[in-house]
Amino acid sequence: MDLIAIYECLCDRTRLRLLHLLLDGPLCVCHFQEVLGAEQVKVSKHLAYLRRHRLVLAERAGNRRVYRLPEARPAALAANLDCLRACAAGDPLLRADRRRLRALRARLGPEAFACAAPAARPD
Amino acid sequence: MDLIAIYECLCDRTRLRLLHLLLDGPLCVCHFQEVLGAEQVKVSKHLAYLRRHRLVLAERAGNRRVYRLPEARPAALAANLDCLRACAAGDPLLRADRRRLRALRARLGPEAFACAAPAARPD
DNA sequence: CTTGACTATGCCTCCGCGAGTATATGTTTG
DNA sequence: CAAACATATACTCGCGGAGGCATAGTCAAG
Repeated sequence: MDLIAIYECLCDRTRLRLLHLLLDGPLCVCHFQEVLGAEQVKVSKHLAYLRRHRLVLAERAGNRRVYRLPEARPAALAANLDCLRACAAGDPLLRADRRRLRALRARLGPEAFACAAPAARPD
Repeated sequence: MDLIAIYECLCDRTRLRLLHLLLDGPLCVCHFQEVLGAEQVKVSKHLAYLRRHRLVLAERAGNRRVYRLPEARPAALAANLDCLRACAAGDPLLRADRRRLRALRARLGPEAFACAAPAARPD
């Protein structure tokens, strides 16, 4: 994987936030919307950008589309995601995103995120 | 330091090559020109960009201007530079740059790069 | 001061991206 | 089928960056 493609994805704040949240596990668009406080179109377009650059994978789950980081990651991507995880600790916005995501998980319960597993989705 | 500023600097191939070479020590514009095989104006403008974003420092040394990475680096910058160093091993272009830099150092001798130290510069 | 070497900057054009609006596609439910 | 929901895409606008060319600043040597 080309390093430039990775950095192009990381150099926009919205995409940086999306990728950071994905470090915690797969998510669908509506979850991103709520955590970021952003419009649906903005989230969707940036996710499409990340998909074009092969930094995320998408998969349908009922009505929704679930985005995840690829399981098999090229070395450069793995290294930069690790680096991002470390840097996120010092970034107030990313920390706040993480807190909101945890709150969302707690509020919805773990089964709401079972979209990660293609099996059952009670919602 | 803002993560976005770092990634904005890294997401252009020329700047990535410049920063990668700087990991090996301070350099002046003419050295970058020779290693990259790029025009002076291109090198200078990208170095100015990096300077504006505080990723490099510049200092006059006689006729030349010597660029270097800051000694005191914010955590995010240090982490990403380490990550870049690791990723460079898997990037053919960056590896080639590094080879050319080593060849240049060998050809010019270590004193040609003493511009790093503000003391004497025989040239 | 003049010349020459090294470097920086201003102007121009082109292109890609980010944002916003509206609309389309796809899915579930009834 | 229709209706509601979730997501994606097309279109436009505006901005900033990248490259190229010409020029200007800066220093050392004579």
